[in-house]
Amino acid sequence: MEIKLYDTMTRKVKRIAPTDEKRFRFYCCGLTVYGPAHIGNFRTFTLQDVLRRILKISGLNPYHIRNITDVDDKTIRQSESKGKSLKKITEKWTDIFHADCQELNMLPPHKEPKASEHIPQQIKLISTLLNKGCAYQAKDGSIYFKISTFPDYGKLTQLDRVELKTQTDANDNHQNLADEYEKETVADFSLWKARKANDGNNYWVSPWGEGRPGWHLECSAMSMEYLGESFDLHGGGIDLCFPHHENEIAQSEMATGIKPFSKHWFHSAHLIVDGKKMSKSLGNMYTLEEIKLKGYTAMALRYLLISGHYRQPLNFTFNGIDAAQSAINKLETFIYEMLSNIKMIKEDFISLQLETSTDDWGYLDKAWEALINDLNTPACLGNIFSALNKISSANLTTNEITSNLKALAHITYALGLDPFSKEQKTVLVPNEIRKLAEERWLAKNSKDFIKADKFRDEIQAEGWQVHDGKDTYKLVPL
RNA sequence: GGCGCGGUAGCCAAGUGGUAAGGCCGGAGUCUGCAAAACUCCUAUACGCCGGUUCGAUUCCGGCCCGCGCCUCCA
Repeated sequence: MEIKLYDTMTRKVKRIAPTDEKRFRFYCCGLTVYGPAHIGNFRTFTLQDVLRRILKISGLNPYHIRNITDVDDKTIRQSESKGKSLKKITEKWTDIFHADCQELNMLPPHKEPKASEHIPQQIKLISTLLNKGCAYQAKDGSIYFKISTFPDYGKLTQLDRVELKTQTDANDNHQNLADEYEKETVADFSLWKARKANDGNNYWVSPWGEGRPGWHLECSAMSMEYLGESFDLHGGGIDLCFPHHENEIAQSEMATGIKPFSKHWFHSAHLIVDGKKMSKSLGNMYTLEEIKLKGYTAMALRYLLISGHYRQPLNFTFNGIDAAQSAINKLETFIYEMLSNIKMIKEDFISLQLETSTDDWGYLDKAWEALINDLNTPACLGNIFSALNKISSANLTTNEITSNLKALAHITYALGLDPFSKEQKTVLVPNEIRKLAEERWLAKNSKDFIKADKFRDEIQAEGWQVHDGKDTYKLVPL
């Protein structure tokens, strides 16, 4: 069983496998905690989560590190403007992030290092780079990486002309920019930022004076700390290719002398909203909370996020999440029915999901093949529904149903789709709606249908629908 | 300008050198106080345009049109 995945560096679909045969070590650039994560962040993290789940099912023993960036301009600015400590601010957003991740059924990384807790490692890395002559201190005390010392600079994004560009630009308007930051050339990036007045008390002491590490450095320092100087895969959003990952490669490979820093680069394309890039000014940066307030489940969002191929931009629309909600509902209902047909319960399914390896995919074979072939989640979903159609039309024995159910358990585990999300209270029903629904239910049970229908109309006017069951009812958004 | 991506039915989205998965929507039926939900069935002559290669291209090559991303700290 081979897992194949596109590698940004070589621009080819390559087989991925652990170097040391023991575990597959991978690092993902995580969130900067200065606000709630948006659904675009979650697209990237969800795809990484699916990759991890596939690795696990394949027996490749994934070891997943994802950092938290809790020291940077934005977090410090917020801390200063709110008059709260950096720690307090970043912990608040980190907690919210964790809660969101859990609702989206994402496995927590094995380690989730914070930049602020790895300052010594970063300082050490800077020392190494200074000793090797590929970094320098500017007049203001900041330390910069000198990209001209790294001939491979730009190899990930194939920006061979970066250095050339900076040299030519030095003669025109960018010269000023370089001067402003006291860099030798514009493309040099900071490893250490000297303390400034508006940093408040957010600084650390280093051999080069007070200050704080630059953004790119933390990922190099922390990935090396937990995964070693060279590891199996590095992931992140497509926007991180340049300059973040180029810079990571430069500083890491120069510091250790070991190539490659990462054997494989995994980048996911962006989520766009209504055909436009998400941005605060357009007001189209949705959070999970906002999606839930509109009546969708976290699972519907997860489904939507994996319903397009990771190397393709995905356009988020409410039309799309409607479709996702319907599809995930259908899948959940199917599994529920299948379970009751063979007198199994939810817990049985969950224990099937936890048996992580299988060689019998039944009708789900194509769904699995799609996943291990460059993480083709949309093809996987299509093949799941094809399989469901086959299962329901074929005359299967109990044994056959059981084995297909087992395969379904594995494939839903791989995608991280929790088939019992309906039972969770992931849909936030406003209290006034719940109250109306209660009253309607009472009226209906006392056969006062006129009154009951009136309540139903009111509920519908508020954007909710009542689904009557035998003994109870459900509220779903229109 | 540099690097890169895409244009498949009303919407979303796979895929293949030999006439195209799946989901949503839509329609009909079953069920039910009525609805909805659920279930069953049905439905679409969809591959941006123009050339080329080929017995045959949506799939390969070239050109064009349109849309989009990155190019210094944004997943």
